[in-house]
Parts: sequence; structure tokens; C-alpha cells
Amino acid sequence: MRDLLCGSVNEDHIGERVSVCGWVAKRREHGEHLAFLDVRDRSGVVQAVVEGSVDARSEYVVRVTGTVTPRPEGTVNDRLSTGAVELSDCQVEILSLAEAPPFQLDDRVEIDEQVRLRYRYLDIRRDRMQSNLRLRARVNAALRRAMDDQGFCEVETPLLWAPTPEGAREFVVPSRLHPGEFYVLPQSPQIAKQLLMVGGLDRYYQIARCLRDEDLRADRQFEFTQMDIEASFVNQDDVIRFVSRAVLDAAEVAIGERPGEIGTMTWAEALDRYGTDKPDLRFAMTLCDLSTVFADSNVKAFGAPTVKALRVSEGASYSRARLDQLTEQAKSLGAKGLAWFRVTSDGLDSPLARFLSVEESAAIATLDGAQVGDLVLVVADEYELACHVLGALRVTIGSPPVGDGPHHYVWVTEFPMFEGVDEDGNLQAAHHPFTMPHAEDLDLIETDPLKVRSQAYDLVLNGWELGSGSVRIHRADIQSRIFRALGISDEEAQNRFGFLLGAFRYGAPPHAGFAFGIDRLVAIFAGEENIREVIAFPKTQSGADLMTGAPKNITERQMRDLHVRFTTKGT
RNA sequence: GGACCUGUGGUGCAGCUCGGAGUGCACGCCGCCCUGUCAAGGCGGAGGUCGCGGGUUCAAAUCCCGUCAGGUCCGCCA
Repeated sequence: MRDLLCGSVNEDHIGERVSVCGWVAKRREHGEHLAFLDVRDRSGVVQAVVEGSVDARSEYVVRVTGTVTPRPEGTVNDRLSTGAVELSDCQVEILSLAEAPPFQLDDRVEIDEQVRLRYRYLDIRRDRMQSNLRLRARVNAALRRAMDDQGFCEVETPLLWAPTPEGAREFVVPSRLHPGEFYVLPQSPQIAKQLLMVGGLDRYYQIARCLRDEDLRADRQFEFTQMDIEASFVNQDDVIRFVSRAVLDAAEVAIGERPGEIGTMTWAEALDRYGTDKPDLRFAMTLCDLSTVFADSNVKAFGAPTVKALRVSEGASYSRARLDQLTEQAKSLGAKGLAWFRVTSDGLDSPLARFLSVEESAAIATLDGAQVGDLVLVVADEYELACHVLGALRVTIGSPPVGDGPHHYVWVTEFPMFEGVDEDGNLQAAHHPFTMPHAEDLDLIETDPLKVRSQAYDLVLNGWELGSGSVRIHRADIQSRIFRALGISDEEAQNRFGFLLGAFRYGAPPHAGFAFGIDRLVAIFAGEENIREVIAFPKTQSGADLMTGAPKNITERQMRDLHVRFTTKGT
């Protein structure tokens, strides 16, 4: 049907009679004797010259047959890859008519996302989505190649799985053949891949769709895609090596950038210096500790276990409104307030300045190499809250758009095994209950569980959490101790994870794994702030699909077949 | 569950602070003209419940309340 892609027509084809197919990007008519058609396909645009007028309007689908000809002197278009040539003496065959599209398909204006999503099939015709989706395909291919090279075996796991009531809220699928019973869609293939290790598969990977019924964000969709990995007879360093190789291969293919080895940082250090477990290392600001300086302070606002401070270079020029904004943000994150100090040539400028002792003033004025013109922000509170609040302010103040390079990867290691307690007063697993504690901390499980570090690790890129993984527990004795610490009885464990624990009785190899979000990775490579831009058919923040109208009612018949009934009236 | 931002011809904006006739700009669309354009050009034209509902007012796109949709964030995401 076609001989060439539009964008590939060039001087090499001069003199050839060729056909191209595509959409009319633009028609320019010059009376009844001459018209230009810009024909667009996935590869680009080529100009067809038509003697006489032609009724082929924007977005008509056409097949144009013409002779590749050098453009006349002075009419070469440097902005087109095909701009040195054109198709002349053209025959235009109209394959499909088109109404005027609801928005322009060129990239001259930003279109409201609501409209783009309603007509996603038109949006995908635009350069932005074309290049994002192709970038994603190249990343997928590079990841698969890297995993194959490293001896991994791609295995598909079920989408219809058993409920494991813990962690993220699950999407539920009623069973037709088993009245009153349900499948769930997997939050991740976590247990399946561990079973593959018991099965002796040794090294597994999958580009896996995961589904979580939790509220959506710029970097979170109900359904998202992870590169999911598990390997036997390996330790944390091995997994880090496998994943680094895959991600850096993808980076090289996607953006032609390949940093050396990815550095590591402990979770404790990330929290202390950056106030988060996903530090954005593209900019230098770090949190400082003033707890010792203010230990016996007279300043009431600083009477807290921890006093943390952040130097904002050249921040003294921040307006009062801007400082109020930052204070609001700090409060909304749970801080009692935010203290600010402008470093001026006359000393500190701040509502609190006159309450400070000489030593306290000096500590602030010289914080982190502070100079005249800088601003120092101080939060006093419990340790984690103070870190968290200043970490968020650090990002607000300093963080470039997520896609801006140079890209900065970091492995965050030694996460705590447990965090906080649930409604029943039981400890909660920070990662998941199959995570192996740090070997040195095993004795603390019963005595000081919150101090137990786990062999869990995250990969962070530009302040986004790409993914996480861990060394898994393969020994029944350690697993029972963890379940006990989590307040999960033997009976309950059997109930929830019986098939996994059963499998482990038949010879479980030591194993470890990882999973990282491909949507996020591609978004960053594409310079997009939002993963919807790298997903063909995403949902809105309220979980709606504006194109199909999902979620929708189903028929009475379907309800009956599935043995489900409304208890509250739908709209 | 909560906070904030946005909603004006098909599209992107301005108008809203400080109420006074649906006013303006750009693109698109339709018709006519035009033989080298490529963000083509010229002339003419069509196209609007100002998201929706209520309130205040002589008068509401504009002020107030509610609501819906979209977005960003907190909670949530083992």
C-alpha cells in the first residue's frame, strides 16, 4: 500500500515514483492550480504538491502517489526532516474522511487534559504521545534485553489471584462459578515470584501490571507497570547489580546518558540529611541539626527533642508572603510552626532574633556555611517529624522539574523492619512481612523491634521512588519470629499465606528481589511530571476513564450471573 | 476523609480585583479569492445555558453559598 514512511522520504529517493499513506496535517491551497498537502504518519511529515485543488481536509486519511523531487531553489524547509524534497505530480486517494478534530493536533498550544483524555485516540496522534509511547517501548526492550543477558527467565503470573487482606486495597473480582467468592487483582506478583524461586526457576523477571485501589496521584495510577525481578542464591549486592544494569541500559537507550555506578545511602542518613527516604540529590541543600545548641534554650518555640535547620542560599530576599506560604506548608505537614532567620550584615532578621542567646544566634548565622543574604529555616519537634517537614520544604524550594538532568540515582538501604503500630497496637511491616532482617539485628526482634534494620532497599531517581526490594526470609524460624512481632498468629499466618509457608517447607532457596515502576522511569526520561503522559489510556485522579466512561453500571443479567447485589443505590 | 488551584464559542487565553448589553485577542471551522506555500496570505461568515444550582442586587461571567468535573498535595499506597 505504501512504499515509504512520510518522514523517511529524502534525496536518496529523488526520481522515484512512491506512495505514502497518512493523515493530512495541513492543506495550503493557492487557487485552482496549486495546492500543498502535508501528509503525516508516525515517522514525520512530507509535502505533496498537487496541481489543481484537492478536497482533502485536515485529518483525512490519504494515500499519495508522487515523484520524489528536489524542491525548487529557495523553497527548502529546514525545519522538516524531509524539507529538501517533495512529492510532485501527485495522485491523492482519499482512504477515509474526517470531521474537524475537537482540538488542534499540532503542538502549538497546551490542550486541557480533560479534552485530551476524552479523545485520547486523537491525542495519541500528536508528537508528544507518539514519542513518549515509542520511548517507553524502547525502554521495555532494553530492560528485557538486560534481564535476558543476565540469565533471567520471563514468566507470566496470574491476574486473578487470592485475596491477601493486608497492604494496599485490592480490586475485587466476583466469581461466577463460586457464588459469594472472589478473586482479587494482584497488587504485585510478590508471592507468585517467591513461589517461582521455590520452583527452582532461579532467576525470574516480568514486565508486570500491578493493581492497587488507592487514591491516585501524579505518579500513581490504579494500574501501573513494574519490572518485577526475583533471584535465588543471591544477596542484596547481587540484586542491586542486576537492577542497576537494567536501569542504566534503559537510560542509555532512552536518553543516551549512562552514569557510572549508582551510589548508596542508608535510610537513616537519607532521613537525617534530606528529610525523606527518596532524596533528590540533584541539588545540594541538606538538613542540619541544632538540637545540641538549643538543648537548654530559653526560646519556647525550640523546646523540642529535635531542632533541625535548613540553609536556603540567597533566601533572605524571600518576601513575607513566600515565608508565610512555607510556614503554611510546614503546619499542614504537622509542624507547630516554622522559624525563619534572614542572615543580614546587621545580624539575624527574624521575629525570634531578640530571644536568641549569642551562641544560638551565631550557630544560625553560620549554619552550613551561611553567608549574608541567606535564609535559615528551623523546625523544632519530634525527630522524624522535624526531618519530614524540612525535607518537604527543601523539595519545595530547591527541586527542579523531575525530568531535568543530570539525572541522579541512589540506592537507599537499611530500611527499618517495622514502623509504627496499627489500630490493634501491633507493629507494622515497613516493607512486607517476608523481608529478611539485617543479620546483626536479629536479636532485637523481641527486645527492641523498632531498631531492627531490614535487608530492604529502594532505588531513587531525581527524588522519585522508582522501586523497592528486599532479601526474603527463607527460614521458617525467622519467619515465625517476624509474624509474632507483627501480632500475626500461627493460625492467621496459615490462613493468609498458608500456600507460601507450605511451599517453604519443601526446600526454599535463599532469594531476593526487586520491582521498579516503568511508568515513573519513562516519565522521568521523557521529561514528564506526570505518568499519565507515558500511559496510552490513563485514568483521572478520581479513577475515571473519560474516553470509555468507566467505571460504569453492569446489566442486571451480569449482576445475577456474578451473584452480586447493590446494598446502596448507585447513581 | 481533608487543603488549595482551575472551569468563558471547537481549542488556547483575556475580562472577574472594583457588578453595568456576551466585550476582546489568537488558532480552528465554513464560503469566496489567490501558481511556491510550509504557523501561507486576503476578504467575508457561522459558532456562547460564561460547568451546574441557589442567593444578594435595579442589574451577576464578575460578589456569596452549595454542587459537579479536572488538576496538585496531605491522609492512604504491606
